[in-house]
Amino acid sequence: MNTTLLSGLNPPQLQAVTLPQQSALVLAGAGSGKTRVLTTRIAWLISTGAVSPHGILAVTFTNKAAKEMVVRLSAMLPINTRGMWIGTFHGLCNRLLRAHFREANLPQTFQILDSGDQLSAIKRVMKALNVDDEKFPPRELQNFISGSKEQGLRAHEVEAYDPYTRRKVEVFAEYDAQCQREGVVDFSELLLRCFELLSRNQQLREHYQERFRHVLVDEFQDTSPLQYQWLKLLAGKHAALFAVGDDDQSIYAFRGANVGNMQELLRDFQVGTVIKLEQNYRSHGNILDAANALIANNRNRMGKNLWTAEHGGEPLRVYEAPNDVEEANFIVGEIKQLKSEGVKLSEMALLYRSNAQSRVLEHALVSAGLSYRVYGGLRFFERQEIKHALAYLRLMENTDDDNALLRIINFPTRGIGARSIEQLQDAAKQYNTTLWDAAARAGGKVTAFVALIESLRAATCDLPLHPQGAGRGVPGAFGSTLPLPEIIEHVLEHSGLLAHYRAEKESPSKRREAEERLENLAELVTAATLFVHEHEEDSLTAFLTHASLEAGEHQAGDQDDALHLMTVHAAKGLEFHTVFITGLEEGLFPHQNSQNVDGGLDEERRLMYVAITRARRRLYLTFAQSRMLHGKVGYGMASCFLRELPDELLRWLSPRVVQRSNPFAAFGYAPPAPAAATQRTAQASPGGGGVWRIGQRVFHQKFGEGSITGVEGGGADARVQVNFKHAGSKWLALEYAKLTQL
DNA sequence: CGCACGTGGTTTTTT
DNA sequence: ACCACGTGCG
Repeated sequence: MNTTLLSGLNPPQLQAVTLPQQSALVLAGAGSGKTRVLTTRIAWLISTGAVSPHGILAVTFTNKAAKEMVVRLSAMLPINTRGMWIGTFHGLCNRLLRAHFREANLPQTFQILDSGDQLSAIKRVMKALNVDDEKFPPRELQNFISGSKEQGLRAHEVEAYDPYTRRKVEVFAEYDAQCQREGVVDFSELLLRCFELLSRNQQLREHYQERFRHVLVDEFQDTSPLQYQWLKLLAGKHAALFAVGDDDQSIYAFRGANVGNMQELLRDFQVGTVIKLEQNYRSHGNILDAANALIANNRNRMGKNLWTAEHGGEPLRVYEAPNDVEEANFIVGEIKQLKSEGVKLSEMALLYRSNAQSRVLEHALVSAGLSYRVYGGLRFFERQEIKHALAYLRLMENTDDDNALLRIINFPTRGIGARSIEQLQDAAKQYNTTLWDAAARAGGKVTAFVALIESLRAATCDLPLHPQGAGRGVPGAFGSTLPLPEIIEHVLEHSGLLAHYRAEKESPSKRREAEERLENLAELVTAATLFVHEHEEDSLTAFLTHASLEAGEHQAGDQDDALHLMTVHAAKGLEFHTVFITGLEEGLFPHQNSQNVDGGLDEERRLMYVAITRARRRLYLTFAQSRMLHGKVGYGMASCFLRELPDELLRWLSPRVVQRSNPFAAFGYAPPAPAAATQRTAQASPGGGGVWRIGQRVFHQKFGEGSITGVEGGGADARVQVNFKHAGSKWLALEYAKLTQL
C-alpha cells in the first residue's frame, strides 16, 4: 500500500511525507503539491502504524481546506475520518469547548457570534458605558478587541498608557463580561478561551498532549500569535508539529497573521532543516520566472525559487488602457477570443485588488453576454432573513442571548418600539438580569413576545431538558423533539417571518427582494436537512454552531460555465488556465493604504506574487491611465510591480508611448490620452516652469519626494495631486506650493 | 412605525 | 458612484 501512496512524489515531497516522528517546517511554494504532501503524510503515518487516526490533529484555516483534506484522505485510506480531529482552528476549539463546557465556564448551549453579531454587541456595551461613538468608532473597538485576543491578551493585559486606550480597554472588559452573562463567544474568544482552558487545566492539557502524537498545520504563515501558542500547547513536548506554509504567500498580516511564527517554530521546536517544495506543477516557466523575479524584491524571505519542468510558454501579456472602461472592453475581447479557441469560461479568472473594481468589469461582461460569477459578498448565513430566523432559534435555546432577543423582539413588527426596549434594558440593568428576564416581568406586547418564544420552544423541543445536549432526537420530559428541519419550519411559520415576507411580496417595489428572502428561508430548511444527513447530528445547538462557523457558500449553484471574478485575496489557493490581473496602478495595486504601513509594500508584492502564480498557461496584466474611483476620475501610474518583471517575459499589447530608456517612463507613462483627460490636464504651470503632468516626479520642501498622480484646473487655480513617498497623497495648489521638478 | 432623505466612508477577510 | 446607516417627518 505504501508504494501506491508514495508513488509519484518528488524527492522533497517524499522526504516530507516520510519524515520520522519529529517537528518540521515545509516551505511549500505555490502549486508545489502542498495539500497532497499534507494528506499523504497523514495517510502514511496511519498506514505504517506510526500513529492511529486517533492521535492525529490536523488544522486548517478554512472549512473548504479541511473538507478537502478529509475527502482526499478518505480516498487514500479505508478509514472512517469522522472521528478524526481534522478541522479549522475555530472548529476544533469549538469541539474542545463543547466537550468541556463546564471547565471552560460556558453554558452547554453557548452560541457563537459572527462579526456582525459582535459589532452589535459592542455597540450595546458602548451605549451602556456612554462611550462617544464619534471618538470611538465601534469598528475600531471591534478591531481592538479581536486584535488583542489574537495576540492572546485579555483586557487587563493590554498595555494602556493613555486615556484613549484605557477607555477602549474598559469597553473590552465590559464587552467580555456581557458576552459571559449572555452565554456567547466571538470567533477569537473561541480560540482564546480554548487556549486558557488548556493552559490552566493540567489534567485536560496532559490528556490531549498524550493523545495527539502528530499535529499538522496548513497555511502556517497565516497563523496568529494566539494560534501558534495554541498549537504549541497541544503539541506539548512529545508531539511532532508538522507545519506547511509559504512565507511568500503571507497576505493576511492585516488580520493578525504573523509570518514570524515560521522562524519561531524553527527555534521552539529545534527544527534543523526546512524542507522546500520548489517544483511547481501548475504554471509554465515564463509565469514562474516572472513570479520569482517579482518576489526577489522582498527582504527577509526564507528563500525559495519555483521551477517547473514545463519551460517557456507564452509571454505575459501587458495592456495599458486609456481608462477603466477600455480596460474592461479589452478584457472582454480577449475572453471572447479565448472562448472561441476552446478555453472554458470557468477556466478564466479576473482578479482585482479591491471589490469596487468588479463593477466596471461586470458591466462590460453583461453587455457582452458573458456569464460570470463574483466571489465574495454576502454569504448565506449572513443574510438578513436568515439571521432573523436563526435569532429565533438561538433565543429558544438560550434565553440569555440578548443579541438574539433584540434582533427579533420587534421583527416582524409587533408594536414593541424603541421606548419599550429601552425600558426593558433599564429594568435588566437595574435588577442585573438578562433582557429575557426583564421581558418576562414586563407587560403588554412584550408578554406576548415572551409567550411566543415559549410556545415555539414547547411546540418543537425541550432543549433545556436535554441531558447531554447531543441531540439524536432524544425525547424530552414533555412532548417530543421534532426533527431539526421541522423545528425550523415551525419557527418560520409561527414567528411570523414567512407572513411578513409574503406580505412584502404584495408591494411591487419589494416583490423581488421578498421573493428572494422567502426562497432563502426555504433554503434554510434544506440546509438543515442536509446538515442532519451529513453530520449524523440533529441537535439545534450543532446546527446553530454550523451556521456561525460555516457561513456557507457565497451563492448557491455552481453555475455552468462562468468566469470567475474575485479579489486577489480570494484567489489564493485557486488556479486557472488564464488569469487577468487588472488595475495594476500605483495606489490601487499596490494599494494606497499600504504605503504608510511598515512592510506594507512587501505584503502587496506577495499579493501580486499570489496573483501571478494562479495562472497555468496565460497571464494578462492590465492597467488604465484613468479610472473612476469614489465617484471621481483619478489618474494613476503603472504599478511598480510591472517594472519588477523582466522585460523579456512581457509582450506589450498596447502601444508604448515612451522609450524604455527613461527609467521613470518605463511603463509608457506619457500624458494621459487626450480623450481621457480633456479638462484635467493643466498645461499652465504657475509654479515651477515646466509642464505639470501625471508621472512627473517632484520635490516639496516639507513633504519630500513624490510623483504627480493628478492634475486639475489651469492658470492660477491649477492644482496637482502628488503622491509623496513618505507623506502620502496630497492635492497642492501650484500657485502656493513650491514644487521642484526632478 | 415606516419611509424619505441626508451623511459619511470607501483594501484585503475567515472564522 | 454607491452603499450602509442614522435622523426627522407624516
